[in-house]
Amino acid sequence: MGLRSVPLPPPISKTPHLSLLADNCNSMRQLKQVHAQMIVSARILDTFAASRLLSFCALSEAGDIGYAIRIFENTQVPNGFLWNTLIRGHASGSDPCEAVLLYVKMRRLGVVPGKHTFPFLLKACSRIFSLGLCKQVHTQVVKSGLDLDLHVVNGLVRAYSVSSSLGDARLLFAESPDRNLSIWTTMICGYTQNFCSNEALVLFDQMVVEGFEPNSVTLASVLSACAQSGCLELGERIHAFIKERGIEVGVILSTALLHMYAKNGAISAAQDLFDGMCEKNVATWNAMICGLASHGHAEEALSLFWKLEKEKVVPNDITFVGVLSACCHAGLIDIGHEIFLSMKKVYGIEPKIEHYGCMVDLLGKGGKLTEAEKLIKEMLWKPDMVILSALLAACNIHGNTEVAERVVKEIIVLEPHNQGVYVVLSNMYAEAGQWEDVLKLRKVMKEGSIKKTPGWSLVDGDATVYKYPSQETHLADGHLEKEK
DNA sequence: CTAGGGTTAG
Repeated sequence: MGLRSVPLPPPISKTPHLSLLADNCNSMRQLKQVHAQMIVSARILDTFAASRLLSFCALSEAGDIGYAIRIFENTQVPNGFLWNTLIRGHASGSDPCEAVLLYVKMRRLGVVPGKHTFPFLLKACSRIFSLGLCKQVHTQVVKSGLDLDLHVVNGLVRAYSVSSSLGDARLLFAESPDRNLSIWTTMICGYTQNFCSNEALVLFDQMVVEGFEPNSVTLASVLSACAQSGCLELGERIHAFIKERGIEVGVILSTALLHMYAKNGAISAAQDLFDGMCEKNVATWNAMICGLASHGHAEEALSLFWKLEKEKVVPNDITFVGVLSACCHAGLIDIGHEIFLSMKKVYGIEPKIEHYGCMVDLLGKGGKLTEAEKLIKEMLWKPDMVILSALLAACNIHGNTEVAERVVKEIIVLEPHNQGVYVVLSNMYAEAGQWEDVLKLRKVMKEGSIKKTPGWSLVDGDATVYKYPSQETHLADGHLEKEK
């Protein structure tokens, strides 16, 4: 016994696949050991060996992009593969702009981009949302003569789509000589994500006519379009198709199905799916909570939220849109307010304008109009029409003309031709018996840029006929006489 | 010698 029974590691020189050891690493700790051995054995000078190390650091979940950069910088003459891998790592990392900078650097050094370079670079573009950048990269693609490569075209279609340039995306799609399922899916998804669900569905129809069989990725996107445009029937047909073909339903596809049912008001179908799902993510919970909230099941939406907390699922900003709107529906002012405050305090989520919108609606409906106003002032953004309209509606319910005046002024700044709000205010004055204000407002309206717009009319000199949107105003003849 | 695409919640 003794030292002899301890298996010795093979001598480094006799390790034939040292470089491949990097591919089997599970942690940076292991990788650094392989790296050390490579340095000792001088294998690190071999670009292929270095590439295996770099791939792990730049691409793996357990990797470290900073370490990847250091390996890269220590490589004498990085080849195309190393450049591409580092660009790829940055493209899906926290700062996709770095991928673009790296590409620029690569070109300056005279390295020619290959067919693997652009898909990664375009992935970065699709996370940067700059149409200008897309166009520049597109130019580079054409110059490189890679504009027929399907991976590259797919990347371009995707990048243009997310840069809200569906026209450019569609053009490339149309010109693509032989389209594959991925490109069809990218284009359909582009329409869906830009809220053009009809175009998405028409395209899907064409795809099927041309003989392509959709897979789970395509179907998830199509179901999202069904949810947007209220196509319950098509959604159900797709569900049947999935069962018939035995397509595997992972968490994404089943969430898409659930969402389609929930959005279309088929709450029990959605609930059944939800209960039967073995794997759920935040999107799944969100789809269910928001579906319940928007179809009058506020209490159930809330109890689902408490359950989510218990299951240690981490809610995100979308979860809170659903929960807060549930509180709004149910008139749960205090609970809603508490949840709103917990967003930042407990979950570290900065409320967005939608959340403030829910809160203004909630406080307003509860008659806490000054608090609602105060909340708007605390926001980082200028209030939009959604928020101001909610507040004005709340003022109307509670007959608060003082706050309403301020709101109307803000709305007129945003929408100078929105005369309808004057009518609302005028009605409120009349309801409150503030006849002098009614007359003052009439003057403002006459002097202002009154345009006849559909839905309401003001006949000059005759203020008795206001209709907006369909309700007779409270301006009775009696008050008009005061003007004389 | 190595590698790549498209998907869910608002």
